Amino acid sequence: MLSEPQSGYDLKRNFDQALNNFWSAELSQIYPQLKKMEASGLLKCHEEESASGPNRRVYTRSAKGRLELLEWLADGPQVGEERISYLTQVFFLNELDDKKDGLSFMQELRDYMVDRYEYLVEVDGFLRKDDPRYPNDLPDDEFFPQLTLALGLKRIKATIEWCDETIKRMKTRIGD
Amino acid sequence: MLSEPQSGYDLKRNFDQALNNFWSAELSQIYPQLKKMEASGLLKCHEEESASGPNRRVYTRSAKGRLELLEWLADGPQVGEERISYLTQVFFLNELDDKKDGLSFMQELRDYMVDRYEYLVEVDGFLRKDDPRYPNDLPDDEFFPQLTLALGLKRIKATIEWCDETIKRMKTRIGD
DNA sequence: TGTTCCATGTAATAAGTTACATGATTTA
DNA sequence: TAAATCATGTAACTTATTACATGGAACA
Repeated sequence: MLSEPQSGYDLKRNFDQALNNFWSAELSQIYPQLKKMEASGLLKCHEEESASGPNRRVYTRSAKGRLELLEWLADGPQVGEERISYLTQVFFLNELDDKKDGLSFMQELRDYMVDRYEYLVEVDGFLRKDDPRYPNDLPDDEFFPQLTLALGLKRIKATIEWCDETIKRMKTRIGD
Repeated sequence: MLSEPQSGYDLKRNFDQALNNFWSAELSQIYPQLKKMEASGLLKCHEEESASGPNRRVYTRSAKGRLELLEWLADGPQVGEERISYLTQVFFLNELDDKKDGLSFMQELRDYMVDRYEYLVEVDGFLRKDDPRYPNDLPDDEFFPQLTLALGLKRIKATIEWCDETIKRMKTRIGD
């Protein structure tokens, strides 16, 4: 994320926007981590004055930092490490005494997924009309992020379908 | 997971099998955590002789433990906390100098997903022919885990589609 | 004039990984 | 007889969260 210079605060926004679907980080993790990575020579840092607030500490990766990134990619896809909290919850939904609580849980999940889906469709539409090269002729540094958006859309769509089926199945069970 | 008595070793197997798609844990995390939870009254423990190896320390949740689980579920779905390592890798694939390396990465990912999909189809088929109640008339403690399997199948299918599309798109870009 | 945004952090704690250590039993 | 499985753990370290602390600028 630091191929271009950014502050810790900038990075946080990046996590919340572009990476939100598959990774997150708090400022209280980011700031110490940046210092650590600077100390070990993976990042370079310089200070800039800010229009509002304290000086910005702006970081960029070093050649060594880039090499480490490359090694990480060369190891191949890191699979089997997914963590999806809400699915662990679904797994244990049978513990609820009132079956209607399980149903509300699923409905809440569905509502969130629909919101998220609509948001991603909007982002996609915005990017599309903003750039005639979208999506296949984008420059590399936009093409690969676009791939993760494309998967996000597909997965959330599948998840909504599953929510709908699940809610139907649960209703039938309650109705028995 | 400890509504029925289990040892740390049993739990590990549980993580690797039933929860593998969305959570994991190492034995070196499980053992200390069990002791901690016993100390804080969430679990009860008794020892059993084992046919092979040292005594088994078998844990069961307490009433207090169950209540804590219930509170966790009552908070509603924990969304926005997904962690999917291989997607962060895709996001940065543009860093690779040789575009063919990006392509191999995606092909490796696809191969894994296809294997995983075939495995889940097999599990599903096995459960189906083993129990005439499968999937809609299963008892609660099997119904909800089955839901996570159903989503796993849908998601992986969507992911394989995406891999195929992505590989095609990448090939076109290289061919330019 | 109060809330949000910009911008930095620290401290305490919890969660998770990697490496190390032991030893019996079962399977190939 | 070597490797895998059963079964327990500890130590050192890294990663991540929650709570706390500060203060100016922009906005409503």
